[in-house]
Amino acid sequence: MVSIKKIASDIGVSTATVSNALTGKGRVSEEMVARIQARADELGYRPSIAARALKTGHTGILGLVMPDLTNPLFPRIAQTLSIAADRRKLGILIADSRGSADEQSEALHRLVDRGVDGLLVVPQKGTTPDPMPVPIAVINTASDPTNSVSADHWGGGALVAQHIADIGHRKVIILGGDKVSEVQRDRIAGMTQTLRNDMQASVFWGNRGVMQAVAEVQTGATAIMTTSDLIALRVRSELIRSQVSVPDLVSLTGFDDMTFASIMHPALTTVAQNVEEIASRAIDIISAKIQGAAPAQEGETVPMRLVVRQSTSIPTHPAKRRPPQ
Amino acid sequence: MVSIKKIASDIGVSTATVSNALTGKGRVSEEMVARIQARADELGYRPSIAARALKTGHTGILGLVMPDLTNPLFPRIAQTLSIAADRRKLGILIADSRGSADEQSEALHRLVDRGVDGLLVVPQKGTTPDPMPVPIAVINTASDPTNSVSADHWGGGALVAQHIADIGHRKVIILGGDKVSEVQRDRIAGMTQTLRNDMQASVFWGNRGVMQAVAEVQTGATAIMTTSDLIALRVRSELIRSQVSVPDLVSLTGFDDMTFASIMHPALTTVAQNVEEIASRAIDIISAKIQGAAPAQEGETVPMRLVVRQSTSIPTHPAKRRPPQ
DNA sequence: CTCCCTTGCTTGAACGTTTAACCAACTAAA
DNA sequence: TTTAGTTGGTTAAACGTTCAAGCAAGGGAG
Repeated sequence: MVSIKKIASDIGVSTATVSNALTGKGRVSEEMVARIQARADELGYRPSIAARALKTGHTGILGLVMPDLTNPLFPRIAQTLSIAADRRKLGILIADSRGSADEQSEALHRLVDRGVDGLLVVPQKGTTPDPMPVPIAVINTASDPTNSVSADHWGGGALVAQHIADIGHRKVIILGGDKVSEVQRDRIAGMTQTLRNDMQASVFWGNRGVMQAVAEVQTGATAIMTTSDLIALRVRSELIRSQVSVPDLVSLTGFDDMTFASIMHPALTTVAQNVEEIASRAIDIISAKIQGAAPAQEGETVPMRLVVRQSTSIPTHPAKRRPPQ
Repeated sequence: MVSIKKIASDIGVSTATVSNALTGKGRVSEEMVARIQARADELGYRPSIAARALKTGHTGILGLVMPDLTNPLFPRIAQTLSIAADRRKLGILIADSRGSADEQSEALHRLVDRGVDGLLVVPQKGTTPDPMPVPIAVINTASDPTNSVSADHWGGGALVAQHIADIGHRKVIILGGDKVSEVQRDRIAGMTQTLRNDMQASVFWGNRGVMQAVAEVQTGATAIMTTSDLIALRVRSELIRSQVSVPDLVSLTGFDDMTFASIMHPALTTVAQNVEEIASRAIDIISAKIQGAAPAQEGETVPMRLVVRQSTSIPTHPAKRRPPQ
């Protein structure tokens, strides 16, 4: 292992000078910097992170805790986060909260023990991570007061609802997965508050809700808006089973634009998160906090984007059609 | 920050004794160990990973590199790996190789620079990670000579093929995603080598292959075996478009048992990896290598499991049925 | 009583950085 | 010519551990 000492003795200067030259901190002549750089490159010098961490107290590592790593959105978040972190020369240590609030808290502490400089957390539904000895950035949803950055889930809900209203649906069904999730509640709030006054909406939840929604189609509902592509796919399967065609008889929407959304048939109209932007802001925020600065735009939200595909259309089927009032 | 020094001076012993007591290494009396432990707990002492790393040269951190973090399998691997690592008091630092072999190599080096003790890598299709200064465990497939542990992809292919043969199909289509992938080649090899002599099989690849496969159904093929659930879903969509019903007219199989496989309609017959077992073995292997031991069962493979659902059935449709010869 | 072994602890150096404090030499201003 | 400021370095301590080596005290064997 080649250390700063080796370079120093090679060139005949002190280790302090080498350190200064390499980090660009103290006062070192241009020429000396060049010589030191050259020798460092030659020797393939890599600074010891451990030594630096010991001295400075910073490891350059961020901890990432997600509610459940099997969440289909996780890969994209992890990837973009990892790329964004990389640009800032930060590493990402992962931990899984295994679905429980207790485990979430333990995971956070494990990361802190490992010396992370800051924490990124997508909280377990319905929980708020307890205070930590290092800065923390929360990725959740606007209605969470601890939220640092997130997609505008409310706005996303509004987008689909507007789309559904615009193309002429008047009786709709809204289908959520879990009432405990603030994200899903916000999405649904966005939907309901955007529907026109002359529209009629029923909200259902969970697995039972899927059945209720499909049944409701018989009573004249022409659109089903769900809070997740996964739920939409489940509904789609039920509809096939009941011989209800999409979008002819009923329009269907999802949320999050997962991989299969564009592949399934009909391709699913959904709402996409700008994951890159969220990740990049999360990193900005946590970096600022680590440096003791007040993070710009903390708590702000990133717009979602409506992706219209084939699963939604004008309600045309004669039997089901309800003339605009 | 409470250090070993604080405990030492509190109790009135040397730091060495505290260190020995806490790590259980040197010679310390039972009683003293107890007193030190007690005081440490009281103060909420956490050893400085950085200091330890600096001194010992080990960080207790593993690097994980995946070809593309958006790979739908990633979450499960990451999760189980993270849990398994945790049990061994190891951390996991992630890096994304962004789809290219160069980036993969860079990612590996970044991790090494961060001082990881070992590397876990799921290699980019068709690449072999170049030699690294730390131990490395490769998760790929049996036919890769550098493979440390993986699912038995060949066996998985054999399982589906056997299933398809058993229920009476005689003319089948095999559909792969990318010829470059050893994993997919092994899966397909498992399929083709397991088919009976009196069976007829055509192999197609990629997006074009999907169309070819669907067209081939017209010529009498009664089953389509794919190397991925994602491909299967794509095929399913094409089949709906062509009004070919599954499984009545044609049986369909996937690979990997992704989330949507059980949700889509009809629920997909597929082959599942024992991700937990693979992760746990990977950690065993890399730990052994780090400790300089010869890892037991390196290179061995973990059996896959056939999950039969509704997308496969006896070839019954009159028009398409071909009597067993 | 001496010799040696074991037990239980201490000493001190080392890991590779960073950083505050210091200093010599030179330059520019007064 | 003194004084003050700047430039380009050096010295030495410190971060929190670990670990080899050392040492005092006690015990058992001879």
